[in-house]
Amino acid sequence: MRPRTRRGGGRPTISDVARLAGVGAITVSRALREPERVSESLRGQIERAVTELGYVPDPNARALASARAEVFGVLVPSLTNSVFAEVVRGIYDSLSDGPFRVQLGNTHYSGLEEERLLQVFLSQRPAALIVSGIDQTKTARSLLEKADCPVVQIMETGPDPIDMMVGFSHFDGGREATANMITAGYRRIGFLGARMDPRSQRRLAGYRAAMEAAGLYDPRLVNTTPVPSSVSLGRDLFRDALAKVPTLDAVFCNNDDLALGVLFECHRASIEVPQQIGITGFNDLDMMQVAFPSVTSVTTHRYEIGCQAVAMACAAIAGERPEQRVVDLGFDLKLRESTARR
Amino acid sequence: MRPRTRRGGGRPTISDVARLAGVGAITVSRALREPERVSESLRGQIERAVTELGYVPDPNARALASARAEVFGVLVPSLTNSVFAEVVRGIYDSLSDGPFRVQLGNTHYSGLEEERLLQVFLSQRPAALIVSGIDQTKTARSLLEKADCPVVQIMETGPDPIDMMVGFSHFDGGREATANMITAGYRRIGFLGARMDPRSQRRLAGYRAAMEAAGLYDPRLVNTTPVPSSVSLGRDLFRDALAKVPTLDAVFCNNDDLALGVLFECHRASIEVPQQIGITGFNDLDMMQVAFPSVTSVTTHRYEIGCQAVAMACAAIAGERPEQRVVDLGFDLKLRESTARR
DNA sequence: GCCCGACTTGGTAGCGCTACCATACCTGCG
DNA sequence: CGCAGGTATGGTAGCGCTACCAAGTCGGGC
Repeated sequence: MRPRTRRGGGRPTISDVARLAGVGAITVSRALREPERVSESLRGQIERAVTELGYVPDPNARALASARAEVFGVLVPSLTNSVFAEVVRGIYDSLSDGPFRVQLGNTHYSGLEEERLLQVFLSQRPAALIVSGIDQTKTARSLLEKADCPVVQIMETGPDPIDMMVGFSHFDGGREATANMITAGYRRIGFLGARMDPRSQRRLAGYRAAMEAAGLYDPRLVNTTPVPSSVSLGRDLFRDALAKVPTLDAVFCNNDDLALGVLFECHRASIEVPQQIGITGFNDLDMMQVAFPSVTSVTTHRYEIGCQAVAMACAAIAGERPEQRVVDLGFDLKLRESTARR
Repeated sequence: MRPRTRRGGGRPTISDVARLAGVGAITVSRALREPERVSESLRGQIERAVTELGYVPDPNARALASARAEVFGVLVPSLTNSVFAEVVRGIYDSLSDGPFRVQLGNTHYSGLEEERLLQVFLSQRPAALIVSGIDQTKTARSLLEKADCPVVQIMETGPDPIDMMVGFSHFDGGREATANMITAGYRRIGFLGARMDPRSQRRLAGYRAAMEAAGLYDPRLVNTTPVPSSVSLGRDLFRDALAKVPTLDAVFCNNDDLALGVLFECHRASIEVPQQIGITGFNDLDMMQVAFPSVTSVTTHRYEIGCQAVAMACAAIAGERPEQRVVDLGFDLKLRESTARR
């Protein structure tokens, strides 16, 4: 109950450190933020005082005084989708060394929720913003354009970035995955898609482009649903597709969960993979190469996207805006047993 | 470039609102935080002024002045492990309505990292802290005990909570899962464990208790590794286990990823499940009931743990400390084809 | 010897908000 | 009618830090 200060829990403040080190408060502040601007001797004294008192700067006071919080705002559409979980992990890992904290928001694939969260995040004056996708609402886009901090759009590349971009082309991924199955000899290739967010739509467009180029496109081959993706949904979509088009000889799945559902259903119904049905997934989760038969999938560099986004934002904060504002990290089509028809 | 204020980007402040509404700044502050303490007429005027100016309170100034940030600090050992991803989702969903933000930290299963993050989080004076597990280091535990905010330990229950707890007994889960396989007629039941964090250790202890009770325990049946879990690791551990103990007739896997790896390896090696090998997993991911054969697993109420942790913390913040400080949400053993030997 | 610029250090004045206390007004009681 | 006790509102003084500016020190060029 020592009445050292009126409020605050009696934690040491910057002036406690300054007093102990025998310097001005502002010099302590500088020593912590720009050590090279303080002479070596003072720096030593200050460091000693900081250690002795166990001083930890108050980020709230810092943010208020400098009108800038050391926070990266990150908006993703889902926390449990392992694709975004890995992006987020890349962001956290890249940021764990520096002074920046992460403020994560879950938009639930909703543009309105994204706008709301953006408002909340912006009220903190973040150091940078990382948002998923390139299909922001008009309002969200305008908020981001007015934000006086670097903005990185991730997961996709496209024309007209708000500020910076890191991702890859979902269209190309869908097209290559489909083209590979056509080359492998499949003809009645179905598309299975869940959620159908903008990225899924572009994979579908890539699928369609490849099918049309080969003269194989048939709208009855396309099976989509707005329902969130899951393994069980993959099974269900596959059953529906097969009922609708019994001559189906392959499926390109929107993502690996669906592909896994298809694989299990094939086992259950004694459908031979890849002889009777070819399967291609998207994202290349660890399990796809372990599955039996192993499943062809499109590897996406999710962790790296997170890292690269942070790197670009940090460069921009440091005043070195990278000349390349749009970075395409590409993808790798991994050919495996599930499309190796002989 | 209007020099309205020296710093801040010209956003409206609480005194702008107060001036427009013709009241004192403190009344605006009250109207926003404790509306019932302000007369209805003033409240209306203030609300109108807030809307007109598009006023959004500055959380940093608020935190500084009240020595309390509207932030829940959440520490989990992994962001990509789908178990924790779901807990985190529960936390976010429960918190999205209220004024609280979430500050998420990834400890990478390291006690030291947990201590470091705790320091960082504590420097913000969070409204509550949610930490994973019950095996905090001495230092971390002491930090948490001194923290002047509610603390919830999640994922496990145990004696001697720091403050509050929500979880279930991993020991019981491991024991029941194992006992079920014994009942089903399996005798040489192996244990496959990755990572072997404290929760895995307790599942192993449960396995051992069940095996010993049946006079079946043999240390050669236990296969563990500190390596993080993955589907491919499940395959590898299973191969090792089978090489070491060719009479193996079942495996209890630490988690579903490993179980899936075992299942795939059985397919590949033409080992019949459940006749030749029984398989039980842990956590009951969606895919386990879709797999062929479907895989017996222990359902854990991960999303609910997140929700319950938030509910308890909020109650404590509101001054209504729940009389029940330790909540056991239990688990459900789901019996499926993979252990249905006939 | 003097002035100029570079470098180091410090003082002052807030950042936008709320805790604390004071004040004004009202109600009901003796 | 006066006064305790409650309710609604406001003023003052910070919370802990940093932007801004001022001042002091030093070396080098003329």
